[in-house]
Amino acid sequence: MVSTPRNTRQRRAVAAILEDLDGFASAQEIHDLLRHRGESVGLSTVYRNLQALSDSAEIDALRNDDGETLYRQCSTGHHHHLVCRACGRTVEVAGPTVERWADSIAAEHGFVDVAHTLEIFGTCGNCAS
Amino acid sequence: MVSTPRNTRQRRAVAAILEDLDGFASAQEIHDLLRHRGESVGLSTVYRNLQALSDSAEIDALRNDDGETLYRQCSTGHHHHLVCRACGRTVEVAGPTVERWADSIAAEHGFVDVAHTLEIFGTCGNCAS
DNA sequence: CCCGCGGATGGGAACCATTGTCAAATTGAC
DNA sequence: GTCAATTTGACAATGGTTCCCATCCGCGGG
Repeated sequence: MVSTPRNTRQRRAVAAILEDLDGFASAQEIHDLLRHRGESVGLSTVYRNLQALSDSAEIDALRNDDGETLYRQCSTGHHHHLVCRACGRTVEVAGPTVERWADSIAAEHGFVDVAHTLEIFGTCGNCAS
Repeated sequence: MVSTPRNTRQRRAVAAILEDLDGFASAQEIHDLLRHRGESVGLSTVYRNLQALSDSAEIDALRNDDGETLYRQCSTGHHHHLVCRACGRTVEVAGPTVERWADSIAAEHGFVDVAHTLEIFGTCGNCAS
């Protein structure tokens, strides 16, 4: 039924970029990086592959204040992010207490199918100076 | 320097709608509601007034999964939201523990000028049935 | 090694929420 | 009432993202 994705040059290139990056980056930034690397990939394809990876939970996605979607290859398991607004540098943080708190609040008010978003934004030490 | 905003019909109409709504609504929804109420206001003006109110912290704004900005008149003071995906119904929740946790995590990693976003999404009891 | 099917690609058009533009209307101070 | 300054609104423009579709190519079968 559900066919396995094909192993194309473009898919490999996008995955390789994500391996090398350590912070969040937008689809367009990734598209530019690929071009500068000589591994040119169509913008549509970059979007498609990022979305596919995000759907299969292989990478994390979040939206910044400007409404752009940023992507990053993260460790597996549920976690949140402390992200530098300026350079994208990211620290993964776990907050087990928060998870439980959110779920209990939601249950308390009769909400089902609950999800939550939690991101911390700031300026990292390097970028502040 | 900073002049007081004028008391225009349009500004009053937007404020009145926000008084009557109890959940989050998008700029376009508010624009439609105004039209149906007979208090027609230009779309640009709706956007401008909502942004102004949001900037002066008189209303809260958040982005949903589709990237739309939603607005709501909330109680003053820092709080978070439990929002129904289907109908927009909203419960304001306070999480003092979370605030402190986020700030300390950020400080621990040398981040400054820290802010955080935390929203809980779910389907409310009414919409689930 | 060659074929052929169907998923993948890419370039440009289409989308859509939001913001910019600017002439005309309105507000509020005097 | 007058007048300057702010606000409005119709429309154009922006920008990130998705859609479209002819072409390409990975890959299993022969």
